[in-house]
Amino acid sequence: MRVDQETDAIERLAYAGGRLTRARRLIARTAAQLHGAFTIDTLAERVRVTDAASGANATVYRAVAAMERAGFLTRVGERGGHALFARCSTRGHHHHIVCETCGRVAHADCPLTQAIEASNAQGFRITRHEVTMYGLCPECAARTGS
Amino acid sequence: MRVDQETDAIERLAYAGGRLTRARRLIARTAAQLHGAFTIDTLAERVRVTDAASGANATVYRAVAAMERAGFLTRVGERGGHALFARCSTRGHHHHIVCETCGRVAHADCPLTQAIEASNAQGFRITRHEVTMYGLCPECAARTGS
DNA sequence: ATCCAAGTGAGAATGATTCTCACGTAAGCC
DNA sequence: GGCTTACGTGAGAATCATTCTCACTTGGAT
Repeated sequence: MRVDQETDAIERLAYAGGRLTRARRLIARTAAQLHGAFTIDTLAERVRVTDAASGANATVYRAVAAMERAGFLTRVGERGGHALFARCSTRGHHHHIVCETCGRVAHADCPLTQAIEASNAQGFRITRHEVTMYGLCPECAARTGS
Repeated sequence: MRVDQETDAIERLAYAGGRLTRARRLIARTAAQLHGAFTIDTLAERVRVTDAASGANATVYRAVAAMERAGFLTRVGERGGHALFARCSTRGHHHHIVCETCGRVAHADCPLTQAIEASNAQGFRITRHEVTMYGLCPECAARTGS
């Protein structure tokens, strides 16, 4: 089977040196097609539509973990108890805005520089922080009415 | 059994009109004694130390949910897959800084006003956000060395 | 072409949280 | 002080996302 060069590049990128198996190729391709944030079970369902044999939950979970390690996917929040992932290879520290309706994802600069300084002033040493904003993307906001 | 007035007031406050049962009294009293953030199973263990019959997990989960509804406790983050709660009746929108070592909790003003405005400028309508900072409180930072 | 470590898949296990259901008991009412 | 009943309790089962196990398969280096 000949593989389209761009697709092949995406698949290789997704696993950063890991093995490219039939399942992993399909999972990466499917993840790249999904626009915005998705849950792992949504991804697994889509994979199974194309190839029922390659969508075992455990395999998709492992592939997503590998793609996260490779910096191809990022955990961008959660919805209804399911972790949300999105393709994000943007470098540098930043945060995500997730549309609650359609899952579209936008980037936001880190607003905490000052907050961390203020905390340091209180004697705290901040080592880690989490910021996620949820809302409506421009399209969904327009659809919902002003 | 006579009940200390302040303790009684705390217990009543914790459930905001809900029933005051033996188990609920003990759970509220125990939660009030824990300094900083705690997980529900830690709270349940402490409760069982005082009264083995009043510390059923389900009961503690329900009591915590009730105290959260009443605004007596707040979910302030998570640690190792367990939700972290802390006593917090501070009014007004704010966020929490949780010491990763001892669980001490401090408050932080919301640093997102500007970020939300920036997002609105992108056309997003932010409806909800989560901010948690983790780190070391002054004491734990000192103990760990500079 | 061969080899073997990495990957796969089916299903079991894990583990926090929630639910069920029979029983107990606060608290309003007399 | 008793009566009533809706709310709370407790033991254990259920739920459900995620991870693990283990025998089998396969990519890809040599």
